[in-house]
Amino acid sequence: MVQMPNTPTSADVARLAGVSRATVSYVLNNTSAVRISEPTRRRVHEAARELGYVPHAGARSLRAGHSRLVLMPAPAFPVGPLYSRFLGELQWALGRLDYTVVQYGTVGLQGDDAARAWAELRPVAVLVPGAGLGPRGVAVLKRAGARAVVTLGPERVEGAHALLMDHDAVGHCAGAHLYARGRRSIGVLVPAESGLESFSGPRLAGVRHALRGTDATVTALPLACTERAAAALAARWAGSGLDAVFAYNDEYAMLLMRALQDEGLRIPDDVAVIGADDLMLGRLLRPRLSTVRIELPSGRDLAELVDRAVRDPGGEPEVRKVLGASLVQRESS
Amino acid sequence: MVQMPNTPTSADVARLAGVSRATVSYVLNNTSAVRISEPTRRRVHEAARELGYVPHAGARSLRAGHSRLVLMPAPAFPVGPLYSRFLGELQWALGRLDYTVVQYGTVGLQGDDAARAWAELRPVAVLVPGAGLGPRGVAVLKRAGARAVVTLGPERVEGAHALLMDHDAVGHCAGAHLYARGRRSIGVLVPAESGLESFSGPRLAGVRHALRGTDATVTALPLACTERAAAALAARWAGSGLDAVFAYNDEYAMLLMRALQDEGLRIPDDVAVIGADDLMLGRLLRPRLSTVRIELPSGRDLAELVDRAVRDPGGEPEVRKVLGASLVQRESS
DNA sequence: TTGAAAGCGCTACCAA
DNA sequence: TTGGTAGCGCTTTCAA
Repeated sequence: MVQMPNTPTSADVARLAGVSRATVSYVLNNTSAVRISEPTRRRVHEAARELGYVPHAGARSLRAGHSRLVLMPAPAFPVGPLYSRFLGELQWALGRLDYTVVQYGTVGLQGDDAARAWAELRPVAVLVPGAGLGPRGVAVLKRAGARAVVTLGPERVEGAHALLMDHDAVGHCAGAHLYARGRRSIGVLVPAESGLESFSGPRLAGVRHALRGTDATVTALPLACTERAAAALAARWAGSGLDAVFAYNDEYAMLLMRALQDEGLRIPDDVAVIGADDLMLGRLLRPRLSTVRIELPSGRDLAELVDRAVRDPGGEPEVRKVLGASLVQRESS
Repeated sequence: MVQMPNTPTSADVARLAGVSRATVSYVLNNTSAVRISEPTRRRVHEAARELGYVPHAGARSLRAGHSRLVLMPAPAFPVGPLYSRFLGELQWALGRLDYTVVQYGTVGLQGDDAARAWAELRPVAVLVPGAGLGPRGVAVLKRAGARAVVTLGPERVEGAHALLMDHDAVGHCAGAHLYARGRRSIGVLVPAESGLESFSGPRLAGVRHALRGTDATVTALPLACTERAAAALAARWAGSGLDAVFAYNDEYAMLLMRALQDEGLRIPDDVAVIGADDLMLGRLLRPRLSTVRIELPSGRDLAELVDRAVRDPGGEPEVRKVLGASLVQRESS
């Protein structure tokens, strides 16, 4: 293939259409303040199409002093169907509001370094799931022109809007349920894999919280996501005296449940098991897996929050609790 | 919080450090062509830090005529651990080569429109998984300065490098296996959900391909990812005469296997079941699920391909088959 | 060793 | 209704 000539600019379009660059800009942006005659509009569109002209987002945002870019760090771990749906909805809703959503491939970047890297793109808004962004990071982003910084995480950050995802509530829900079912010696599965601490920690704390002041005990059980690790944990189970377990999520629950069954333990008679996230697979297990269903905010709501914040950058940061947790009891507890 | 003053520019840094903008640029970019005295360097760094200066990526790429941005469309569906790991590896490897990886939130954009939207960001390289990018889209991107366009999909696209992911091979592997196990009436589960056609189609075709010229029959079985749909399919099973099924992946396999078992069918005696993707859950089922393991290319290799292509934009497009499929036989087939 | 200045592509103000 | 043009932040060539 022949190497293409230079990238066409609006000047090229203007030349081909026989008009000025200003006119091209007016036409292509549908500027309402100026009225361009229909024939001229046609000529400009024609020329743009013929040249395959695509505007340069960087140049535009340089001139305008701001962009329509909404930046999110890309999650570093495999993300479940729940969060995936939320993300899709959010992107769709922001797209409708004429924002461009981009997930930044955060590789080894941490804290303020990450914030600086994001700031180079001069996003108009930044959405940060999880912990990891501090007040200084927020300040960096704001100074770089971000008109809205929103965290989706366990706690609010100075200067940023916050959608509080209180995973504590998930653990609390599970703990209270197991207690109500008469269990008193409760294990909590905590993934040994790193990257999930900001979810697993609060979930564990939630169980502790639910059982504080009762006669029940809570034991943290680190577990790697492998059969071997699960089998080893199950082999130690008899001596542990635990009569119930809250797994980090349904997948870990399935892993452990299988290992316990292979060890000859009956569920729920010997051990009650409950997961979280209400994945399809829980309904396919036997016994059917009890779980904590989690409700994320609607992507549309979050998109509107972002838009509002962008339009009114001076406003007070909104802080909202958005994570619902409800029990789905099936057969395993 | 007080509204921050304007975003600091390199001119602000220069002013504070008492030097020219040129010097600031030299220092902050470690330009080797010019030597700046140590005290000056220190003053510049100091000033930049004090102001919280972050360079403007758009302005830089405008001036330079190119960026270090690698763009990928964000997948629209929940992505498995396999692909997720691949993605992480790729981002890490590209990061090491000093590229910035960004996933573009493709919402409702299709084909050439999507390509144009991506082109606005003037990425130096574009990686497109799946089908959906045509030769015209490739041309748009190249004219907008993309020095490498790489597709990861079923077939090559004119003008772009191609990593051929031949999902045909997955189906072929499963079909051949089931035939070898003596099965002659083979169903193939095809997700009813849209967005997966570019994977499910070739997988089905692969089974057909493996059994062409034999006495075996192949039947496509559309299935929505719900218990009800699976139960309905299982209820019809006895009359169908099918003695084996290749599910789209392990999750669909689990869904159907459970429904078949609930219907009283024995696995593998009455029906052999095989999945794909070798997910953890397959090993936890009883009987243990046979599966087709898929090997994706290493992220590092792909990163190197991208880097090579960027450095030598004139080179012939590379076309490489990268999808390995191998059988993992367990108990369900 | 440092500074002055041009110019990347684009939009918006002002003039015609 | 259209055109001329300044200037957004940055790098790099040329001069000092």
